[in-house]
Amino acid sequence: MLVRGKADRASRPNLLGDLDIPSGLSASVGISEFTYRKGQEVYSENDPAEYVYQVRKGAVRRYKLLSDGRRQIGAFHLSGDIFGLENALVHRLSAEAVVETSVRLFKRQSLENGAETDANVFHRLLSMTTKNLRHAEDHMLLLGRKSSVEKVAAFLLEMDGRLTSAGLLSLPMGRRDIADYLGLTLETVSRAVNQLQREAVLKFIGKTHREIVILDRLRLSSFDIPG
Amino acid sequence: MLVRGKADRASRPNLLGDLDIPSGLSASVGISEFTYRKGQEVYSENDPAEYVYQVRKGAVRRYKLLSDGRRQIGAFHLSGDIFGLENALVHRLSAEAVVETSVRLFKRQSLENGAETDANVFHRLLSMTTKNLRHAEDHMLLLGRKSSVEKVAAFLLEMDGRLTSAGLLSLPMGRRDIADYLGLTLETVSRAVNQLQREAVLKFIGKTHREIVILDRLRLSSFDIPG
DNA sequence: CGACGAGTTGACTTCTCTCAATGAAGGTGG
DNA sequence: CCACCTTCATTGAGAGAAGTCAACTCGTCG
Repeated sequence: MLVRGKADRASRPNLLGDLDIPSGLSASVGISEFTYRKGQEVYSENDPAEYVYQVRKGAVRRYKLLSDGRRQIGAFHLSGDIFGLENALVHRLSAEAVVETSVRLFKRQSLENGAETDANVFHRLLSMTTKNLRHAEDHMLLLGRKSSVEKVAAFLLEMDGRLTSAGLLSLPMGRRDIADYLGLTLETVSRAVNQLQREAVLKFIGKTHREIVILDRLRLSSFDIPG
Repeated sequence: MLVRGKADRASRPNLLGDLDIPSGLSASVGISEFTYRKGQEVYSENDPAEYVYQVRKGAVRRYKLLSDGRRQIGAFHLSGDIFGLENALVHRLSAEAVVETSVRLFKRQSLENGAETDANVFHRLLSMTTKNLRHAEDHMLLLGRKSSVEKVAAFLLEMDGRLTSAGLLSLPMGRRDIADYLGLTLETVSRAVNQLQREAVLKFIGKTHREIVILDRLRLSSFDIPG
């Protein structure tokens, strides 16, 4: 299962509040760092939820599997994002590095202790959980009711909003991951992306077709039907 | 989550904790009751989230709409369930009564005040939000990766676990609602349910085909592929 | 009684999946 | 640097699951 860096050396509470990263969460104590190779497992569903993670660099996919191997990715976590916070004893989804990824990690326990005594800490726990819930609610609408092109358009716009590197979308994940996030097959994702490219809504930059420039954001938004 | 026995009986704020209903939440102050007629709106997406609700009798659907009318129901709320808790200023989904439904309602504000001072109240807010998140995570897997029969089987088992009236499933919602919950059409739901009936997995009792007895729970579970 | 809403069923369409072939990119080891 | 291998993306052809459209039945309720 999981190998890990050096982890925790908790000494006092002082949790959550000394990071410069938006919605940052940290402990000035009890932190350690770790780097996962591409494809490496961070934790598996039902593993004890011992740590909470913050992505420093790279990307993580969190997913559930059916017993016959079908996979649903519930979320991608990019630089700055926190994941693995379950408010429970075990993880409900598995997590893997999409590319080489380094994370900060710290003990869940120290967070919970902090929450008991510090309303501020508790407020952040609630706020992060609520953010995940909101994302899940939006994603249910996408999964249940959108067409393949609408799904892909929504995905590109979501990533465009999160991977802000000045006009260039540089996707860390491949077609398979996108498909499992959107409830499609990789072929259908490929066809949808290439359809958008043929229609001059976007264009590819690199040769891997993971670097994308959005040419017509308005038209792309028109595929991402508003609620 | 948290088991609740009789829980604390905090003397003052006395929020959350004097109900005998599982996952009960109440305020001894600021409570009132209301009854909605079948189909009546409780609140709409983006309405200010002024109240939190607990179903006393009946059923509520919470959903999102696309601009062209496609609907995704995110959850049904049955007797005892709490809904409308957003940890935000506005509701992210709309809510309507599925059948005639009475609810307890109380001001969100009083909850938030309680949370600031009472760690116990805060803990329950977090716990309820986490419960909703877990449901949404499971539902994403269903929406994105399950076949129509698997979806219907999972739905029946979910309802069977929640509407415990001794062997008889008495569904408050119609085929259209079920379809919009499962990301299907009502015809596909009808075909799946009737397929299960033909295969002697379940049988209909009333004439409306909303009362169902599960004859072969094991076989029904086999359609609801495990994670 | 009659209108309406809900559920079922059939025929047909369509969207997405499946299977398969091909090509490009990147890594490895000689 | 090159040959080879693996992985990833694209594309086409055909199959299949679910959607659409429509007809019909059966309760319910005014």
